[in-house]
Amino acid sequence: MFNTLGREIKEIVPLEKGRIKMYVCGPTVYRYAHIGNLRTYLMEDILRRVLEMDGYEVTYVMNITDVGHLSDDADEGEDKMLKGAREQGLSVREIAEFYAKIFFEDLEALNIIKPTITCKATEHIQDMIDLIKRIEENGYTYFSGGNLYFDISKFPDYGKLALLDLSELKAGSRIAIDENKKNPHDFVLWFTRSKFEHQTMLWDSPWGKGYPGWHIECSAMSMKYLGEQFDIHCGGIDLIPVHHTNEIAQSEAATGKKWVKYWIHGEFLNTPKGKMSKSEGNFHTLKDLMEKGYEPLDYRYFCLLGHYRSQLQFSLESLDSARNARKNLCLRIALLKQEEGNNSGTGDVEEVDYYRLFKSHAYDDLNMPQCLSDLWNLVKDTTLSSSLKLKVIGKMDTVLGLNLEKAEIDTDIDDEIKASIERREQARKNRDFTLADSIRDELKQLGIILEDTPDGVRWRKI
RNA sequence: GGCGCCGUACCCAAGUGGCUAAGGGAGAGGUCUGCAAAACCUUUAUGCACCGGUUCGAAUCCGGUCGGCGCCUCCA
Repeated sequence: MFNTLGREIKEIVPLEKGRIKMYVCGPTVYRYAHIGNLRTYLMEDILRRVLEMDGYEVTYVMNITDVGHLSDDADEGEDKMLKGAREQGLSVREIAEFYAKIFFEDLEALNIIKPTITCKATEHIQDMIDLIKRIEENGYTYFSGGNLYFDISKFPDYGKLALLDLSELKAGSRIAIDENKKNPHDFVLWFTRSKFEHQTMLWDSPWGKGYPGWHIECSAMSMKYLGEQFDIHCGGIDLIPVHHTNEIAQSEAATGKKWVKYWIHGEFLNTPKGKMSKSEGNFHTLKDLMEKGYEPLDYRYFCLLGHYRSQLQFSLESLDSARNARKNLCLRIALLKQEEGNNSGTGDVEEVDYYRLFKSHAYDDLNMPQCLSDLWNLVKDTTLSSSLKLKVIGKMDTVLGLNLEKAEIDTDIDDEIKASIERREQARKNRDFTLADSIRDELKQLGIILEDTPDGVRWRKI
């Protein structure tokens, strides 16, 4: 896997034999997640599935950020959660619950395996306070202007993950400088002085009534569930320079130990105009796509078409091509299932070359485009038996997560349509092809495709 | 201004020093069929933005040019 820390592809060697502990940065639940956000969760799901294919037991922790954070620049603007609540006439908690529910529905629809542990920020405030205390005891903090800051000058490796050259960065070039900070990159661990009114979520702490800084939740919760050192931490590529950089600083400041071994980041989903984002207003939600007639797994297939470290161009045209591809694939698999009985054969799944290639491609930094290619080559192969192919497909799908084994031809039709098919058969026997063809066209309008085979007529729904 | 990524067929997209440049979508021709559909076969990049260079050999390495994108700011 490609490790952002060090920027090179390295074999994953877990801290504990046979077990992988991974943490993924989850959503801030104040609005609908768009499909660009979901791309990252899909990548993380694939990673988990690949690790499991390789025999690891994976502990997978995802956080839910339900504490409000700032809506725009570092120290200005409204609290996101608060803003969402006000606009929709709901309480902050209601907003969080509402969007968290939708988020998990999206994940399920995309066939993303549930995290082993899901944790909410609001339920771990004490853990955060305890962690901040340790950072404070180790001398990495200072209190200024009502807030407790992390002092990056005390942490020599600051910015290592993001390859930040602090002297080159133009601090404050685009955002107002916080006069209370010693260094522009210092960040708040605990706020007591809210920058906006109506802050409703406040907790008592040794530094006064207030609320935690954004980054501390991931450090606190990941360590609580995975320990002070764990294997993998994932997220979107945008989290590298600030969020993950700060997480590393505060975590290692607290423990004095190296925190995370592998950092794995997913690239953006782009539109022809640039990255898909809320602020550009060029995003789709999964719901939008479903309303347009796509299935969630069409989007999953679409994401598998590109490598997770490359920007992927999204367009409805491309999504169409993914949908068609998935449809064709499922049709072929359904046909394999039908003929499985009279084309069975023995053979060891592990000996099938396509499967070997598939695994080597999956283990090579999650090369899903290659894996799909391997799958297609398997499906089209004419030398293997249907039953063996299906076995291999089943294995491959534990990684791809496309529900391929469930692929079926929908032949469920009502009596009226059955009668029409009979009439057409009769017409064909009478060589009245004009009538037969018109019935076929009618049925096509109704979404029933007829195919004449040597064994008789076969039908399926579109 | 600084940092980084990318430019492969009609579209999406792998491949990053050496066999015929994956795979999918779309299109075309053919076999089959009463006609279709499905399936199968063939087909669509002697070439990987452009120009130089290194090399026995480059899409792949180096330099330059042009073009696109991301980050440096909440963001997946």
